[in-house]
Amino acid sequence: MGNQMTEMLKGTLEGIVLAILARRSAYGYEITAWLRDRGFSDIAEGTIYALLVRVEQRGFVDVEKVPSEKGPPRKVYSLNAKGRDQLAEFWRTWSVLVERIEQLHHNDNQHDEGA
Amino acid sequence: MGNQMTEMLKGTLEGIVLAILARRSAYGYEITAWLRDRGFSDIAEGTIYALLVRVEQRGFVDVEKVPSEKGPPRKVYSLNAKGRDQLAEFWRTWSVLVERIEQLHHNDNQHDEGA
DNA sequence: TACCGGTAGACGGTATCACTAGGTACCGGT
DNA sequence: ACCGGTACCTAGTGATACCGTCTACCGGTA
Repeated sequence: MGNQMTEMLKGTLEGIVLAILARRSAYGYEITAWLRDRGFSDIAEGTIYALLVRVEQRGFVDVEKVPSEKGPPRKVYSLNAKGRDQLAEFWRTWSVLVERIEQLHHNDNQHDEGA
Repeated sequence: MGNQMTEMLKGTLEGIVLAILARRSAYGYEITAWLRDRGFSDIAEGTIYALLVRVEQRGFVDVEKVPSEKGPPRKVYSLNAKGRDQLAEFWRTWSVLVERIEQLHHNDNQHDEGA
């Protein structure tokens, strides 16, 4: 699979995960499964854990340890106020970027074959 | 200023520049000016030169040195066949990402965020 | 003359981020 | 006793954009 997608995920993956946590609290393994399910099949498991550590250290999420019937206890992450702020900021930046790039796309394929 | 945008540009800036070169050949300084004009004011000048070196080494562009009345000679970049291929690939990856993220956004919008 | 600002390109070092490739630990079924 | 699924964690790597700075040329101004 393209490392093109890999590079594009930089800066957006964090927002994606925050958006997931905005819907409901979740733990790492659950998030990776959810992403795989939703078509983000190329995202490595370790990446999510590293990302969760980052967002925790930045104070965007609250953490609760919940015992699991299978395996080690789950670390359940919940988006807090600061995280919701960050998510809003993410959507704002994302919108700006999409708008600008779509404009480029329109100007571009006026005389081009759309693959 | 958002380093959020900075991180998001990773992986997309190359496509943006290729899209610009798809419209017409250009040199580095011209591209930075064009970007500033189009709202990408947060992109550092040096970044574009480094990016142009990369895409040249990957064979996506052809280069021609053209003397300038002011300052050193311009390096005029033109998108070639391989570059057009890469650009098409970029648009494909971009579309997939936008689709997936927009879906997330729709599922997410419990709290309204005016654009 | 001497200096400044605009044009044009280049470089070195830094930070962030996602990936690879493992490892630890717990549990139930064969 | 072993294997596979669940669940988490880490170290090292590569790509990318950033910052500050430098070279070089030109015309206008003090």
